[in-house]
Amino acid sequence: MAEARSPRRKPASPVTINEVAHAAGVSTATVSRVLTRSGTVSASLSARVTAVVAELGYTPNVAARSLSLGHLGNVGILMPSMTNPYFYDVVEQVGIGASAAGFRLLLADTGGDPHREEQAVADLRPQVDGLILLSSRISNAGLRRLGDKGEPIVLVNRLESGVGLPAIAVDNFTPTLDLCGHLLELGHTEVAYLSGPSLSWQDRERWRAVETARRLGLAATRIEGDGSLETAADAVEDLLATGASAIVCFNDLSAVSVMTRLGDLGVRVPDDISVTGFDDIPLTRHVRPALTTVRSPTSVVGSGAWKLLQARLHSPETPEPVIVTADLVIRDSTSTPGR
Amino acid sequence: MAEARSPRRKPASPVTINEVAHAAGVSTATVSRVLTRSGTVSASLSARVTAVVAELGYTPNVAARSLSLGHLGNVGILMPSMTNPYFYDVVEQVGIGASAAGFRLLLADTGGDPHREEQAVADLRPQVDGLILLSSRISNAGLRRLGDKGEPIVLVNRLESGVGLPAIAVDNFTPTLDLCGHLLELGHTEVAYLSGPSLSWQDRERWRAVETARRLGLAATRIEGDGSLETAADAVEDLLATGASAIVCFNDLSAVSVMTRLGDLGVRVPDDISVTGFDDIPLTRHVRPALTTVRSPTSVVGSGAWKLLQARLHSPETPEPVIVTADLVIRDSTSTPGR
DNA sequence: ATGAAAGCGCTAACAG
DNA sequence: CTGTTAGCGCTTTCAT
Repeated sequence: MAEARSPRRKPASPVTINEVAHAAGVSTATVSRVLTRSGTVSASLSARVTAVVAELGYTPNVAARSLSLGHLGNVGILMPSMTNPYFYDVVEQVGIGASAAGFRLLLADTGGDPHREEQAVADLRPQVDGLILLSSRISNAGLRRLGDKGEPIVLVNRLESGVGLPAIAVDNFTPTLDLCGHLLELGHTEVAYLSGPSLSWQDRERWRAVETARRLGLAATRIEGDGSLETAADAVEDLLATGASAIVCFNDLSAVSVMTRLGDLGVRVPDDISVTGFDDIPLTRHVRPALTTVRSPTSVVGSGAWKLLQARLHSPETPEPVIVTADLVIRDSTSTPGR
Repeated sequence: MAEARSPRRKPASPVTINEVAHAAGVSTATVSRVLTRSGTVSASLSARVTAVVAELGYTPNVAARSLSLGHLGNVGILMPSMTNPYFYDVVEQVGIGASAAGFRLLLADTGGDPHREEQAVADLRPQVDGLILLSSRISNAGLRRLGDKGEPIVLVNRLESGVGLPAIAVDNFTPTLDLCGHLLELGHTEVAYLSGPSLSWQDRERWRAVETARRLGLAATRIEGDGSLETAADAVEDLLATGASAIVCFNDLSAVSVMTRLGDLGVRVPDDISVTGFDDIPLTRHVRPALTTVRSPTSVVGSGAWKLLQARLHSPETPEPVIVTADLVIRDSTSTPGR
């Protein structure tokens, strides 16, 4: 038996399980048992321990606990933008499920940049037991690599076959097609699509739907955007130049900005031109005209994502992707073409 | 020497420092040294270790590392609302400072509820080395309790003397007074103040400024709000009923909503009534009329908060509160009273 | 029902 | 410059 050396580090106040055990006159095993309510402890001892814990203000050291347990008890969520209310709604739902299961949430913002996102995955991976990627922009190959390594990662709003990662996504195609149908019924024959970020799967799906609507008689021109207020405002001239009688915007934020700029230019919505959004953020109801858009079921997506991750944490299986439906919300920014 | 028992847990793939050491034919100490670039290691060994690490895809176990180091390497940030762009800007700045110092960020949303916030502090405390509270709604007593325990917590946008916690805040009083001065110059003599959340220190400060402006000749009526789009819209009738010629809103979001509702009611801004906001979020430039508001120096606040926390992590001293100035931004939502 | 003690994986004295 | 080894604080087997 080696002699105990002098301590390496300064005492650093926090109470340890040892001190609790000592003060309560029991072993650390007993303390641990009452704290984790595992094993069996007599009522009397249990009470004594509980009292001492409270008195000393003992809090288990998470690092020690994690090391012993072999898992961290936290999950990470990566998203393109933290300020987007849309993402936040799903985060909130995931949080509810996670905390009920005793997990904490680590959030990170990738700015929608694939490189930063891959970096973030690498950085965060060691800190968490599992990861949820919202609207991931990572390349297909990168995703497959993650899937092959069997990483406990679930994809939200990104469907990619053969990637080996559990996924849940809202069907963007159908409601966008519905939106086009709505425009067609109104009498529109030409629309301009203001795109979202180029790497976004949702943008691809929405554009695919708009293009598909061609067969129904709706001609479409695509103008590049990125879903932000700024870019949307700057794109208005180009949008107008297409001669379209309706503008289908990637999301609500773009649509709001487009409407404002249109107003500056003296173009009336929906009399002169119709405008649509996507997401149904609260703001859509507080602008005039109120925005015709698509309501995404964020809470369903969030809780579904958590279920998938939880399942993944327990088994290496990759279930079939879950598809969630979204509905068209018709408000006042669309009407018959009046130009 | 006790005999090794059979392993308690299933192998759980991750590579350990032991395997790396073994594969590289060195001791774990050497591996640790090259990985943490501490101590000195010959170039040849260093290269070998680095190669093996890459080959095996070794990632240090954070729990073990934290346990040994005695700190977690992460800081938590609590805020009333995660979707508020204003908060996010400061979070981003803190993140920059933190990650440069090797710390990760844990974020949590308290919904602006003091109870939830205290709960979150307790929950998060064991997971982090330090905590930053944005616009904390915790009671004075609760704050003092935290300060007395010497918790490494810094307050942002909440000044409370004698609480024993480092703090940084933007001066809300002066720019709000400037705003009132601007309104006075324009010829207004009566304003209605649409308040923010009742527990908000910033709301208290802004209202205090508006009240102070009485001495300058500006009568003020306070209408309760909470800073949200919804509540703001609902408060418009009351706001109008005050007979004021200008509405000073707690924040930009409220102001935008107020303007929209005013429009619905046929009241023109700024011709019939002036409206002001606070924060200068991007949206203020994408509504019409563009909003007169106050620009808060979020990045200064964020980096300052990180500096304070870092200092606190190294010494128990509580420095003087840091006050940051914010500037008035005059745009198109204010003009001479025209009623 | 309870205690003793062996790790969990890593870092940093300490000895060479 | 490098290896040995003692913990960090907690959980859990194993023995009682």
